[in-house]
Amino acid sequence: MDARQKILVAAEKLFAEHGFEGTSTRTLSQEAGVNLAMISYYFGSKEDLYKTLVTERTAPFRDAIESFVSLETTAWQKMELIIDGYVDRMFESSSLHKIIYRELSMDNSPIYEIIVNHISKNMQNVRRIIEMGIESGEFKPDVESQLVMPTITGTIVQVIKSPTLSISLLGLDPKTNSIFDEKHKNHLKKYLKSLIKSYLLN
Amino acid sequence: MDARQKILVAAEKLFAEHGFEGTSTRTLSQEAGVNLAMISYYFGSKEDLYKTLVTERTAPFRDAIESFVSLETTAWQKMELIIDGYVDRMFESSSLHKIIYRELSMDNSPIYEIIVNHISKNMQNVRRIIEMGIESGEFKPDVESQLVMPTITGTIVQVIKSPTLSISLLGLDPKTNSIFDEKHKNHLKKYLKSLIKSYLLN
DNA sequence: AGTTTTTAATTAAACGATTGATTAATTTTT
DNA sequence: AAAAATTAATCAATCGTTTAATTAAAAACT
Repeated sequence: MDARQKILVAAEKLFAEHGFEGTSTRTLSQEAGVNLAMISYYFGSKEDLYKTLVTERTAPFRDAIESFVSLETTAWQKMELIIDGYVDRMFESSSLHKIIYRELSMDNSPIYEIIVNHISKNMQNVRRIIEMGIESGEFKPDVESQLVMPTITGTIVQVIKSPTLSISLLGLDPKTNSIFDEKHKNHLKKYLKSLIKSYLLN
Repeated sequence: MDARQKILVAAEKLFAEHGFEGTSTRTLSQEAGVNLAMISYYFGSKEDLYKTLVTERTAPFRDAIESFVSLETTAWQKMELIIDGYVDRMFESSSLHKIIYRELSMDNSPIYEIIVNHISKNMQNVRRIIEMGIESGEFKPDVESQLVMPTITGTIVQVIKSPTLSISLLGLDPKTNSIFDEKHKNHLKKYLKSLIKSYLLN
């Protein structure tokens, strides 16, 4: 792994754990195992590193839902794909999503615009899928298409943002259990599908 | 309003907007309209101010749910009280709750323990209420009592953390609308009750 | 009631430490 | 030989905190 990549990996970890302002360039370069000056050399500044990190790492996730819209399936099957997809990728890259959903509450964050663009696109696609389900009579006519997505992402965020709290909430031993176990991931998927299904379906 | 109070008010606002590390003591004292040294004078340090702020401001909310448990109502009526209560107080003090649910993702935050204690108590009470509903046959036998609370708070957090995004998501004009309008608050309450009701009730 | 004394509140200035960033020299790679 | 990557040292700026001096308020005393 080259220095540039090492910095990005360390940045994702530390920004997730201590926030952007809470991570110094010195701590960051030490964690990455590179010289302090490499941050400026590769990214220009700490802020530009932040922007690059979020832009690069969110890119693979974008438009993932876009492809669902035109699938030849029922609206509910699309919703299942969305829930599975969101749980999978938010569990997989929990550090990145900690960052994203934390910075979302700070209007003047350097990455605020990047995040809002990233999220609102997916939000609108989900909304469209739900409205298609309403029109076809598959979903109840009076469901709130705009609020379903915040419920899905909000629930997942609550679980991944504090693994310690989540595990203790589930009544499990923090030493032998991790919220990132396949078991608990499927548990959450099942719950979300059941929750949203009972709300949407007739 | 005395200097101590002015500092707490300014701290709540700025910590919510820019985070703890993102707020300097100088910016803070300026916003509060007091001398820089007053922070140390009244609170000892910036970190102690943070702890005091969160401890003092979360105190009124604590044990609010505790009283619901023993009410002589149906389990669902208790859930309605919980949803209404949570939406009301999180809308009322959105700055504080921005802070709380942001810091929850940072294990080594100075206020992490305070927050976890604050949250987990309420979580357990909600879980107990749901389990009472299951036992009495009012709720479905296979509902996930532990995950309902993360869904409720998670959804509310998603809405209040970024008013701009929420408003645009609802297809409204950011200039004439605020997510904190009574109208949208009731909208969210209605949605959450409908969502949780269809999931819990037989 | 008026004066003095004591305590509390507030101020400007300064402290050392750490911050993000840059420099110029050196090593490595091409 | 040229370009790219890496290094240690240094920059000014900002950080949280403390100091010592000053003002305001409260308490004590005659």
